[in-house]
Amino acid sequence: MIPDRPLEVLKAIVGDYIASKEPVGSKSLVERHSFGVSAATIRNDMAILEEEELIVAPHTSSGRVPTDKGYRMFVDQLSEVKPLSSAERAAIEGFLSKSSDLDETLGHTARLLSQLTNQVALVQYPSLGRASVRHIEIISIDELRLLLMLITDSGRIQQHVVEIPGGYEINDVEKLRNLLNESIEGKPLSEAAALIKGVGQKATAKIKQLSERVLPELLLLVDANSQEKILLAGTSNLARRGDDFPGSISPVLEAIEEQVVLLKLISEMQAGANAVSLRIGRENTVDALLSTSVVVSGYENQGSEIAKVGVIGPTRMDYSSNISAVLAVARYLTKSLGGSQ
Amino acid sequence: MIPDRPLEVLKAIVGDYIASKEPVGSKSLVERHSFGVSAATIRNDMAILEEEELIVAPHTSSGRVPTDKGYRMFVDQLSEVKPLSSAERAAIEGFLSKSSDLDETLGHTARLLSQLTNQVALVQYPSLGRASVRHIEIISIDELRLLLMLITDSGRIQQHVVEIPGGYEINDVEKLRNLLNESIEGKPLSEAAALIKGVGQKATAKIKQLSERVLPELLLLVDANSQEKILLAGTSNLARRGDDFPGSISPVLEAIEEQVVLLKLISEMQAGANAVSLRIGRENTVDALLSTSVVVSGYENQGSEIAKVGVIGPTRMDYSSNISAVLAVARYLTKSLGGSQ
DNA sequence: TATTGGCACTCATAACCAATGAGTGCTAAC
DNA sequence: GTTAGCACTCATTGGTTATGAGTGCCAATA
Repeated sequence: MIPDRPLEVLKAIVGDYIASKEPVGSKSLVERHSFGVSAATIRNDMAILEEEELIVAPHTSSGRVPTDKGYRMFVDQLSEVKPLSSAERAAIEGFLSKSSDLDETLGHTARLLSQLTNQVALVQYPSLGRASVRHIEIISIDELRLLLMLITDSGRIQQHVVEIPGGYEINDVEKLRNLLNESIEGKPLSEAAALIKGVGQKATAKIKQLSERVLPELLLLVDANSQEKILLAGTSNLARRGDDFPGSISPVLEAIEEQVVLLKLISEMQAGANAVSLRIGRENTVDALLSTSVVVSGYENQGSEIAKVGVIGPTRMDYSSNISAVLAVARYLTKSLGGSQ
Repeated sequence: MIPDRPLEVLKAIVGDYIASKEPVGSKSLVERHSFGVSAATIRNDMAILEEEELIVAPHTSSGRVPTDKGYRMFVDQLSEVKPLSSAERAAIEGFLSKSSDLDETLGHTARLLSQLTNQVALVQYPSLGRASVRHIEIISIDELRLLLMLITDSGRIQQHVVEIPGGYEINDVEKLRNLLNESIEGKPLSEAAALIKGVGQKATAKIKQLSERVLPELLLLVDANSQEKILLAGTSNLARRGDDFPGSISPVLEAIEEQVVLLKLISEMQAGANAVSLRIGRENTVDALLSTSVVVSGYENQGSEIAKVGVIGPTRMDYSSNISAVLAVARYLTKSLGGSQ
């Protein structure tokens, strides 16, 4: 077990390093903090920390820098949660109370979080999970085209324009819509595909032609709905922190623009509502993100489904602030989406 | 008037500089191109070009670099349009033939264009312009909430969830919807606001309460629809070209993430379908974009409205390729959206 | 008149060197 | 367990010096 003072030293090192960007040495450490011991003693403590691989010296003889393991220790055991300033609270409340549509709300959230943390913010759309179909709508656009809509009870709305080469009769459309809603409304998305095919069987000759055009597109919609989706905001914040990355930022930017990569990453992170999950540096399975940290929390939509919201930035980030910002935003998001809690 | 050979020299300088990133000198110029004259002669030509401010020497005695004016001369008079490779053509056709919904199409277009050019791609949503209301839909989501939809004939679909605190009767909703569509369907968006207010007057006592909740939200939708919107893709391409920017890229990234700035910029650029408009370096009115060039072309939606599509990158970009890529994508976009031509 | 070879000159870049100093590890004393 | 002292390391800084690509200009040439 590591004794107390060395841990305090680690905490100080992390704090100073985040603030100054410079490797921190024993002397400047005793100057800025009042440990009540001399620099030499601190050096001994630092030797212990180095032994434990919590810090490293970038060059044989210069100050120390926290390792990923060091950051991990810091967030897990040493950092206290920094309460948000009242201005920040106000910003969150003000921002999120405005919107009511899911798209809007999530968009606002992403931008808000990126401004709050000065990092890149990410917001995952509620996944289908236990979502079910609330309503299917078919709207006439013009003589040859229909607008197909699929609304889930998670509030997600998916639409697609489908062309009916030979035109259609409005009565048939109505019939088809009723048929669809009768058998699918309220059913879980996971069963929707089968049910849609069922409607195809039942379709009378009259609406056969129409349904043959519409149903496949509807299946695509269901499919698209089950696809995960992530919203990003504040990409330029990453560029501003460019020097925090070893080579160049561009691979990092590429990685986070690649939805699939990000989705995989956050899907591995377990985070319920009111809880936060971190990946620090090499803990990330994605190569390009080795020098970034990801902070996510879960939010609830309609009291059931959980999706994630968080930030991504250099390992050398202000964990306390970011964690509390992510937590707070997730909490407000849950509230504004009518989740439990 | 500038004689011919110097112009050829300018062309060579632009070409070499784009390829090598290095200021280009008289000697390497005669080595790589066959002008049939000596380096000294080229130097004389370069003196003329410098006189005309088409090129500058970054340092008293090193190779020359094209000025913004030089690039302008290059694209206006010297560069021939580079035809797309068949692979690129195939990519465009394949990509765009897949989608049919406006959102999807534009999203694909942006990603496609950014991959084709290795620059940041931007796609402007068709503005309202002469757009008119195709349909207004009100859909019941649950006991307390309605989904409001506004569909314009530009294919743009706007939706918003509105809460009805006291609940509603489905009949009233139907009545209101019919009332709205009767008076507004087919009318230009610019008149929609007035017409909606008119419906508010006509509303019978029965649906008064409902319409008082719904109509204001509908007005907001009309308003939001008239708001311009831009889609971006491939932001990381800018980061990869980081060294092409004097200070840091981050102000550039910030500027292009700021929709308002971009909108203002491209609104100043006149570009019909089949035509391209460029802003090179200082020609941009935005400070942060002084060292970037913007290439846009117009595309037509439904044969009438025009919006813009293009790329933005460092002034040191491959203008020929980018111009032809933008033109081609704009053309296919027009085609796939059922524009004229 | 346009072109060319020649030449002195400029200046960014790289290479090398010494000085500086923050920081270390170790040891012996407290 | 703590501390002072000391020798040592090594990144950073600044200065000096080549190196060389590139220039402008001029007198000679075609």
